[in-house]
Amino acid sequence: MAASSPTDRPAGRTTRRDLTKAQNRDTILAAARSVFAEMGFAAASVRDIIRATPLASGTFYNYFKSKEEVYQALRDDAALAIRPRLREARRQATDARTFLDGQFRAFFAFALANRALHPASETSRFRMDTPEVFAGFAELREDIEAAVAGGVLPPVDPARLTAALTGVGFEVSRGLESEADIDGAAQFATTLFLGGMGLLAQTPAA
Amino acid sequence: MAASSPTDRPAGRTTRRDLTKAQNRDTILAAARSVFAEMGFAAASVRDIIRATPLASGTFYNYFKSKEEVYQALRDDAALAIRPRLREARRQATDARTFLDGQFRAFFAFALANRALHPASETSRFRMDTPEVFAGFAELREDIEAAVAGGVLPPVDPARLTAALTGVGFEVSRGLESEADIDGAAQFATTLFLGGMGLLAQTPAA
DNA sequence: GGGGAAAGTTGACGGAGTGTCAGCGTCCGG
DNA sequence: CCGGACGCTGACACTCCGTCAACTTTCCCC
Repeated sequence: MAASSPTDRPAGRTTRRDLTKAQNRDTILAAARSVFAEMGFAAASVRDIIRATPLASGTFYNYFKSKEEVYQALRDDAALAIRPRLREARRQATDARTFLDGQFRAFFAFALANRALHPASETSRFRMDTPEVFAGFAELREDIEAAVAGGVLPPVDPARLTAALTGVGFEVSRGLESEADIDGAAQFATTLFLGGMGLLAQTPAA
Repeated sequence: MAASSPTDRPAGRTTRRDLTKAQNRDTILAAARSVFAEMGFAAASVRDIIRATPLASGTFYNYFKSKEEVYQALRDDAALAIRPRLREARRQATDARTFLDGQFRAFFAFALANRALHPASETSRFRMDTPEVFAGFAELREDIEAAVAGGVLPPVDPARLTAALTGVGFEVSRGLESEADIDGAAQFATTLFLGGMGLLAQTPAA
């Protein structure tokens, strides 16, 4: 499971095979990224991907079961890249405003940079069904619970707050056009939740 | 373009052909609905749909270009059903609380009833790329602008508010399990936005 | 080094889905 | 009642899928 040295060979040697294996995988991923960007995920076929590669069709299946799996791998890379950044921002927050602002700012910057993965409004919205992405949500929720316990955030239902935060995050991020928009968007979202959580805290669930 | 009486016959007569045409279309839509629910949208093929039908494969293409188009038709029906309800709720609102509560309540009830269209977290999130759905968003935004102008809602960027509302709506609706959850969810979302908009109104964009 | 075994790659193959279209039966309208 | 239009049918040519036997490369131990 852990990405330890390839093949966990007793003597830990990195053989030539391990090397080409990693190379092939990267080759396929790179080809898939550009093919998806070029013609969209739905229209792309496994054949299109390997055709953009010196490899044979059979080889593809040594690395991935389907184009869906390639897409997941690509996006898990993305999730893996953003998660530590988000988590770090949460760790550093000492009050609700910095907590929210840090989250939205980091997420919006990331979403803007990774627009390429979502060609032409293809599936339109970020799909959220891979373990890596789920884990990110679970992490967020844990940190929210901790923040509520520590007084950083007012007492609010963590499950619903997680849902609301991700909903606003994804949806508002779709309107981003350039770096210049991040500030306003983050401010908007942060203020929305600051005020909203304030009122929620005052309003015991009827 | 307008869905006028079928075939726009001069004398407007409804012929037997018009009848079977409508019947066939409905047959296909019904079959598609159950096939999608059964095996998921991604796994379903056009052949699976017509096999669940007494029709021949070629006939399918007289009515739809692809399974995507069938899906869109199914969902546009849904959007068409919910839009008037949402709009009516907005029309009747005289203050921010009733505006928000009406929207969320109607949407959550609808989402719960239509879970069937979204089998097993398939595409996971509602896709929002059909004209019918877009029109619903545009409508919401217009009504928000009107509500702000009329003092029903405090002055808030309508584009971002629309995005935030839909984001929270969709995302929170995913956690709904039964009718009993609607109340709490609507209350949560309403309070969140009431407080959030209040603070946004006090905080001029820096 | 040399040689046998294991790993990995290749491309052709059977199976399935796709969209099309010539042929045919049915229905419309005069 | 008849001619023509309409639309249904299912076979066809094509593409893609995932597999697998044969082959090539690499490994590792003697």
